[in-house]
Parts: sequence; structure tokens; C-alpha cells
Amino acid sequence: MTLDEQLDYLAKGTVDLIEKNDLKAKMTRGKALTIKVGFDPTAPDIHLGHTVVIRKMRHFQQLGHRVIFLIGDFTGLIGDPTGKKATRPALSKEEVLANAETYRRQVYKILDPEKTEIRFNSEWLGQLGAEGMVRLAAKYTLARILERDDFRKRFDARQPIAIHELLYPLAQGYDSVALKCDVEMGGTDQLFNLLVGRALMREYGLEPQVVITMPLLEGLDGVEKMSKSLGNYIGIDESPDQIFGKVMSISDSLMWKYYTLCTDLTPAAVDALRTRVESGELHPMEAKRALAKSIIRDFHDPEAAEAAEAEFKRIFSERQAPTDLEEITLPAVAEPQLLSKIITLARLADSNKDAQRLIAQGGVLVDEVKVDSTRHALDSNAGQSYVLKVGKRRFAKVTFE
RNA sequence: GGAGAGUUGGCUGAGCGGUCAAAAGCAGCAGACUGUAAAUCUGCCGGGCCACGCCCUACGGAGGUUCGAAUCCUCCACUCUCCA
Repeated sequence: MTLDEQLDYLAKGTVDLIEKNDLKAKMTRGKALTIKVGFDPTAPDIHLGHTVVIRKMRHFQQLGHRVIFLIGDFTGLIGDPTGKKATRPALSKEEVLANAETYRRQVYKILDPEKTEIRFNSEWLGQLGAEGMVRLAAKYTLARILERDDFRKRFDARQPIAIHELLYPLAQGYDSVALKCDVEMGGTDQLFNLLVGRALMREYGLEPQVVITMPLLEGLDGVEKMSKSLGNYIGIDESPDQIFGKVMSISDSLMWKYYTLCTDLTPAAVDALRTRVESGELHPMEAKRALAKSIIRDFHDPEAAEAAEAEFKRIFSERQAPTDLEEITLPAVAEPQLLSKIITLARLADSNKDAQRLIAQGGVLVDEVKVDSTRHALDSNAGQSYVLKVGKRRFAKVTFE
């Protein structure tokens, strides 16, 4: 690839690239660049939203650059104050290392292990001490910190902002100083923090980093950004069946964004596919199936993708029980037991009340037959066995012994 | 330091001393329909009990007034506002 082709490749899918000329200048020197992306130490479950940036990290690796997967164990003490939960419990050294190990295992599904460095920012931020932190804080002003939209909004809305939250962008920026980064990437919500890094590097007499932001991926609800805490995510570590079902649950319109950000298809290819769906040539469900399989192939393998599709068809299109039915054994009881109790014992419902509700609404099948009474009881003597379907996706074979 | 406002179910947010297990919206769950765990519509949405009714626990925490309190009083904790 020529330099310009490389630039285009790296720019693909980005929202901000500040400044493209700076990136070009850095690349012209021919040295491997240092790319930094920070991750939260408390949530080592990588989901599809994270992979948007990770995919871009891989692009840099493909071009021979050095990628630093930075675990923010120090900044984790603060917690990026985007949400309402300001402080988070401090993690022990062991927990941080365990989480890092989980990250490593997951992230190498996408990144090249040979070209990835995993670092922790407590390494330098922990050394800083109170004095260092004061000196760092002296390099920035409150007015500039309040440029950050969420601080501004909370300030204007008279919501509390703890002082330490203001330090978060500074700490993150200092990471770039410590690592002498050439490029830092993040989601668009990170733009402010990334730019603070640029400013701080100047203050410390370093060449400012290039800042790249990637679009945020909406979660399964199609509205909020994908996040673990909102429960609207697809985890990279989830089973093929889970991923398939979750992808199928996104709205038809959202599917195109996933195509753009979670596959390696070119924008032109995605547009072509979309045209075929809109013209009625291709069924949207088919397009969504193809998307689900593509994502599963990335995190598992092609066979798993095919199997997941077959299983999905079986359960939801044909409404049959899954092939690998969960087996649950319950202690035998001489008297017939209420079905609602059995469902609760088998943990197919949260409470007896919940189980009764499900039955009342016609959501429970015993051996393929719908149960119509909340007082339905089953023979619970040893040896009895039933296939229970509770709701759309909870299945189990319950045996008494 | 002083004055005032507030704290309600996963979230947002109503709530007259009894008719409040607590409006409404969101989220969630189920059913119908379907093209799918899309969309739409309908219902459910604290827990216990072989009950279709009864009981228990809940409205920041602890006490109190009352036949009866999410609703009134006292103290405590936390948040916000204004003044200093």
C-alpha cells in the first residue's frame, strides 16, 4: 500500500481524525507508531461495541504499528464520569490481573498477540503521588474542563460533580504523556478526553498525539449505546447461539450500522446489500442471518456460525425444543407438586409468583402441551420426567429422582 | 456557619391520613400476529400459600402521633439551592 492508501484504510469508518496531516507526517518518518487505547479494568467482558475500536487497532497492526492495550486500573479508581455513578470500588491487584487475563483471552480473537502490548496506567499514575497530581492539575483550567459537555450539563443542572471526577481527563491525558503516544483512539464519547491528551502532551514538550474516534454502536435496544450495565450488549465471549439470537433481535434498520462497524465489508458492499433488501430482492431476515453468522465467525468459527443458525431456526422458526436440552434433576416427592413450584425449583422463573404469571399467560408448555391452570400439578415420583418450555427461550428437561 | 427544597418500586416520575402493592412513561416478561428474540397489538410486571382470595414485606434510616401513615411530628444520613 502506498502512504495515501494506508491513510485511507486507517481513516475508514472514523468519525474524527485530528489531524490527518499530523498522522501523515508521523507515518512519513517510517517508524512504527505507538497507538494507545484505554479500557476499563472493571468490565473485562468485551462486547461488540468495543470491537469497533479494536477492529481499528487491528488495522494499525496490519500496517506494522505498535498497539498498546491500556488497562486503566488507576483511572478506574475515578471511573469515567460519563454516568451517574461517580466512584467505583477499588479493585485489588489480584482482581486487576485476573481481569487483564480475561481481556487478553478475548481481545486476541481480533488483535495480533505479537503486536499487542498490555499495560496498566497505575504503573506511572501510581508513581505520581500527591505532588505529581497537583503539578499535573496545574496544567489545565476549570474552564477548559467544563468544556466537556457532560460536566457542563451536570454543572448547569446543579448535579453534583466530585472534584476527583475532574481529574479523570487529566489522568487519561497523562497516560499519553507517559507513553509518548502517536495516536490515541476511542469512541466519540471520548473525544474530549483524547483532546486533553493532545493539550497535555504539548505542555510536557511532546509532539501531540493524533486523535481518532470511532462511532458508538447502539445496543440491542437500538437507542442507548451498547454497554454492559444497560444489558443491551453482545459479548464477544458469548455462545454462538446467544450471539445469533441477539443479532436477530436488533431492528432491521439498525442492522446496517452493525454491518458497517462489525464486519470487514466495505461501505460500498454494505450499500449494495441494503439496496437489494430495499428492492425486495433479499429478505431482511436473510440479511440479518448473514450478519449474525459473520459476527459469530469472528469470535468462534464458521462451523459454529452454521450450527447457531440451524439451532435458531429450530427453536424460533419451528418452535421446537433445543437440541442440547438442559437437564435438571429435582428430588422426588410422593405427592403431586404444583407446576409453578417445579418451575421455580428448576430456576426457570424468578419466583413462584412469577411462574404462576407465566402459566396464566399461556407461556408454559409441558411436553409440548400448553398448561392452562395455575393449579396444575405434576406427578413428582422418582423416575418421572418432563420437558418444560417456559416463555420463548427457557427450556429444560426436569427429572425427579 | 445560616436559610430553604428534596430522598417513592430496575430507571424517570405522580401521590388527598384510610378506597395505595402505590398513577404515568421507559425497561423487562408473556401472548397474538409475523419475516426473527424485528415492527405492531394485548396482557402482566414485590413475595408466600394447591388461594381467583387471604397473609407478609415495602415508599432514605430510627423513633413517635393515630383505630389507621408513603402521606403528620422528632431525630439522623444523604442530595440540591440561596446567603456567608
